[in-house]
Amino acid sequence: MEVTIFTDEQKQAARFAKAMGHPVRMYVLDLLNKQSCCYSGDLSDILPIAKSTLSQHLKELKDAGLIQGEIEAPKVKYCINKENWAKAQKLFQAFLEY
Amino acid sequence: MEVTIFTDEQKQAARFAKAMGHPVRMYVLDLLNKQSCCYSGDLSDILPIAKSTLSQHLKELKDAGLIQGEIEAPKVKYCINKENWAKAQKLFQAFLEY
DNA sequence: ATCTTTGTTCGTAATTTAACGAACAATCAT
DNA sequence: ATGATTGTTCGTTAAATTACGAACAAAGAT
Repeated sequence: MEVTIFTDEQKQAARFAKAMGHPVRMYVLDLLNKQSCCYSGDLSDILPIAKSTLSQHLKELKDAGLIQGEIEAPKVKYCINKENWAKAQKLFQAFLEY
Repeated sequence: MEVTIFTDEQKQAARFAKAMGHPVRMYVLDLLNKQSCCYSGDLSDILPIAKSTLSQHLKELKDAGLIQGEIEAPKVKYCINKENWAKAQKLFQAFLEY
């Protein structure tokens, strides 16, 4: 049972925002947004965190729907999830405009 | 000592995003964005949460710089922090565009 | 001076998040 | 068949988040 005072838009926007709410995840999104795709290993080389931690962050972005990963063995290529990215754009633009 | 791989923009955007990452806080921002200001009590009437919880959420939005509260005794009037809101707009627009 | 209204702060509990290293799985190269 | 590379999963720990009710503080009304 869910008390639903909030619109779907608010809930979805909050979900996206939460996923963006960490510097590492912002960094990843920023990078993917610029070059569309990258390998997990490239990120691991750059970012000063354990690879398991990075994997966790990537999972969160994936669970929120903002990115997607496809296996290019033995690597994994991560890309922006364009459909949901577009959704996020719409939500935030509507939200930020007044 | 801070390992600084992240740009100030990324850190600031993550900070804002984190503050937006909860339905209650999105709701509040949405409302304030539409009508510019409101009293804490009005929110308390609408939202199905304890007033202490609401107060906590408002504090987080305040700490992130997205809203500001001024005392109109015995009430408190909350408004969007326009300066920082503009900053958030810029950051997210730059981020969301490609 | 006392009571009421309004909102914050405090104390507490349950859950989630963030981080690490070790272990594991999958694939490619030798 | 063995070893190297790449990333995820597991187990664990510390810290932060979310939530509540009770207590408190400040101001206005009686």
